[in-house]
Amino acid sequence: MTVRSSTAVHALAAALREEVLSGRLAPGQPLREERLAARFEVSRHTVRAALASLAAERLLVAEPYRGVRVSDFDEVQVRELQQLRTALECEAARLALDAGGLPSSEVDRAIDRLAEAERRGSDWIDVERAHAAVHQAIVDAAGSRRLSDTYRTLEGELALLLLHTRTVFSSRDLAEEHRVLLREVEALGPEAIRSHIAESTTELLRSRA
Amino acid sequence: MTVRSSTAVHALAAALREEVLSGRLAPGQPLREERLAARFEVSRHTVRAALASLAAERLLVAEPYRGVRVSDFDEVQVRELQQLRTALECEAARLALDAGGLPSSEVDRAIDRLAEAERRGSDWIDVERAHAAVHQAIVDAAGSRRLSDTYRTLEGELALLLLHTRTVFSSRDLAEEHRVLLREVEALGPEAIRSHIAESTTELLRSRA
DNA sequence: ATGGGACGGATTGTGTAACAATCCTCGGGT
DNA sequence: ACCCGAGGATTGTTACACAATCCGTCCCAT
Repeated sequence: MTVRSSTAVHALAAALREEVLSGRLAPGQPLREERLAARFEVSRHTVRAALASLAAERLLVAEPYRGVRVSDFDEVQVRELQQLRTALECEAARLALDAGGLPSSEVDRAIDRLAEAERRGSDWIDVERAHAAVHQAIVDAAGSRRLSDTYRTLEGELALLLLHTRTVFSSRDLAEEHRVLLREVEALGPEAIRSHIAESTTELLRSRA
Repeated sequence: MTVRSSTAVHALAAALREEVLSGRLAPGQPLREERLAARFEVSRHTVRAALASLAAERLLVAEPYRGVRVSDFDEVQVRELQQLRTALECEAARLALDAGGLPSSEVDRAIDRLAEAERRGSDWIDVERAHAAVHQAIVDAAGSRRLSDTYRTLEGELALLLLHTRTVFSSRDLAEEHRVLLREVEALGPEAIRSHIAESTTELLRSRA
């Protein structure tokens, strides 16, 4: 499944994004330009452009003259990332509710897929992907392209974070949890999402070295 | 006041950002790589890197093989930008309130500066800058670097938008309005911000071609 | 006149090679 | 043990070249 793209930079960025989000690279690990240029058979300029775009997504961090590395997250950064997610998802839920788009939306379907992923005991990485899709679906229900795009990159960051956090949400019924969450949002308003994310934040922080 | 910076790309990006936010360039106007390279005496690669970073901030839009132009905003984009602002600022206000940081914060000082800018009948662009600083101060009160950074780039976008919108918030007492807003937030909660921004959205959209 | 194409200049995308600037490591000297 | 300098490794930047794409224009056939 080669990534077709209009430009080499875009294609390389996509390939590197996939690689980073596959977990094959440890947080803090440097990405060397020459090596990547040789491996993907592109010029260093192309590599640099792709790396810069991934750094803009915060999957990588770049320091002048010191190269780019896979992002690592300390506790403060995790908290602030979750605060951002909360901001966007709550607002999105509110907009979706106002437009009456939450009930009949894709969210239920996403939750069903999450349930199936859990039932067939998939790779926890697949379960997590389905979990992320549920939250993305909630945001998408707001009908704002901008909110969706912004939230998607946050989910990417979160995925990277989870990749390198041992045993996070195992031994739970995520699907049922989110069905409840959805009902609460419909009944009590978007604030239900705040506590949902806050819970995941404390769990996330607990299960870290 | 030359911009000193560790790298040429960073310096050029800063210079171009200032230029875009000065209003000297019309929305939709293309930025040609050769011209910029010649004018700033840097290579085209450096120009491209700087343009890419401004595009990531959404001050410019880039299309493959078609160049980058100064961003223009249609009604939908304005709405969605304001939705994002609402999300961040409401969440920030909530966090600031929880931490008790809103009352004794820098926000009052920012409002004072806004009052002074209005009193001495400054350039409306200066007034708007002071106005933006008030909202930034509210977000900063949350104490989240990430929220502040993200909000700052949104304010940049908004500044560009306002630059090319005639006569927006003139003939009003913005400072007093925001003192009231602050009291409402403290008394009634962060939701007061939502209506504040919503109001500005409708005004903004009304005063556009 | 009018709706395609075909042509050609302008602009962007990418590569190669080189060098400057900075970082980093590893010794040697005190 | 600590400072420091030398040298290699890596990034930042440049110049030049060429391919890929876009865009306006002109010509032609209907």
